[in-house]
Amino acid sequence: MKKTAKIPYAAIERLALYSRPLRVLLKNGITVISSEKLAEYCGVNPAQVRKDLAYFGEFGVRGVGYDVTDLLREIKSILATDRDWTLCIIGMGNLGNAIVENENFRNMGYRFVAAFDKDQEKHGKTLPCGLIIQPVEKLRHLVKLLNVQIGVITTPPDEAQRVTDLLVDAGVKGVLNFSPTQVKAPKGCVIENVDFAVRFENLAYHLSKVPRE
Amino acid sequence: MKKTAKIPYAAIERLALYSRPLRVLLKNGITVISSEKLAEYCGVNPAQVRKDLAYFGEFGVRGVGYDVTDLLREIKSILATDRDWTLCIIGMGNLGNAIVENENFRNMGYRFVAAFDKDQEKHGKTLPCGLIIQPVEKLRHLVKLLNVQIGVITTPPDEAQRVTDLLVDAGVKGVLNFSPTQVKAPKGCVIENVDFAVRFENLAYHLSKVPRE
DNA sequence: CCTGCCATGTGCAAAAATTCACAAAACTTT
DNA sequence: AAAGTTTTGTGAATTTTTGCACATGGCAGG
Repeated sequence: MKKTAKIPYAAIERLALYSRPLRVLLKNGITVISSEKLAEYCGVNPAQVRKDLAYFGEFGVRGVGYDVTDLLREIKSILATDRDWTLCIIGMGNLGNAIVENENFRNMGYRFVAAFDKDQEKHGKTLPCGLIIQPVEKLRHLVKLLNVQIGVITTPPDEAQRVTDLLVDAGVKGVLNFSPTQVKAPKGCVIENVDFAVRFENLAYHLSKVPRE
Repeated sequence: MKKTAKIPYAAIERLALYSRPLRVLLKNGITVISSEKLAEYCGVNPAQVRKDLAYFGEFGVRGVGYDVTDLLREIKSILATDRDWTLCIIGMGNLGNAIVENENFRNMGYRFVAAFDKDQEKHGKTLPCGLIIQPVEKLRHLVKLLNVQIGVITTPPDEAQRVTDLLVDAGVKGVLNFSPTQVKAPKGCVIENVDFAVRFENLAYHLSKVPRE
């Protein structure tokens, strides 16, 4: 294993990608996989798979491949999804609801322990997942009380920075921002901006390049 | 303007990013912006902004900066978001609903003209946006009839590839896949895989690297 | 009309990421 | 136990992307 090689940012994202087919293979009882096959499933180069994994250790067996169970465990451990995280969410519109109710995230160990909204109408309402929508004024108190580690922002864009500041002030260490603005935070707080309208725009761009029939 | 320089994939995504503050500036009556300011808003390097824009033309005025209105129009034109796109969506769970109802997407010219689900219970239900949920069996027919250009997949992962094949077969030219699997399509169809659980995993990774207090 | 100023556009250098190509290692077969 | 096969792990080459640094060109003020 390499000493302290710099790890490309994209390598982390790919690690998450690799874990998807591994889960399926595991369910189907396949016990071993080669970098070539795994690369094929994920649409990347086999050497890339090996190099990405090599940043973190030697997980394979030469001449054989990777043990599916082991590799999945290792990737989970690297991505820190082998443990539970406590999250809160701010902005209970359609997207907020979709995220907080998402089965998949729950299974990955992301536990939403509080939901906030600005709208008084919504306060006190119980969500299907059992959480009760709280006023944003209670954010600071509840974040500290419930030991929230990550804040998820699903508010309109003009609220996003203010909410981020609230979260940082309350001591949250990570923010996932789904609104179409880049929010900023002092270091000590990790920000992940997710703006997925960008992906629509990307697709539109590529489609407009293709000769229309 | 450069002849046919290869355009970095990431440049397209940044173009979309640049458009966000431009919209705000426009609303606030700011008419001119420098690459330095715009870069600051987006958390990138000023030279990067200029270079990204230069791939597509000369939009600025030396010594002055970029006209906000013009630049926004140019970016929209490049990203092909100055026109309407017709989309359909498959999988009307929470996420599907959130996307189809999203105000923001509607304003950007993404028109959902059909919504599908496998679940018989849901067939015939009217969504808030006015669409009626259709059985997947009608996909091929409706896609052709309504001239759908883009298919959006919000089904569980084990359905995603099958739905993609249906879409391709029906003649759709672009697919936006929100399920946590990489789907594939023959060329002639542009695929954009959006798996945003990856972003949670990314955040978890970076948080686990930070010294916990 | 000329001079000074300022931010763009871009050639080029540096950095980063990806891919190649092969030696190293483990398992299988003889 | 040796030879053969297969697939990993990785140094080196290649490709791609980013950032610097400055010439270029337009505007403003005199």
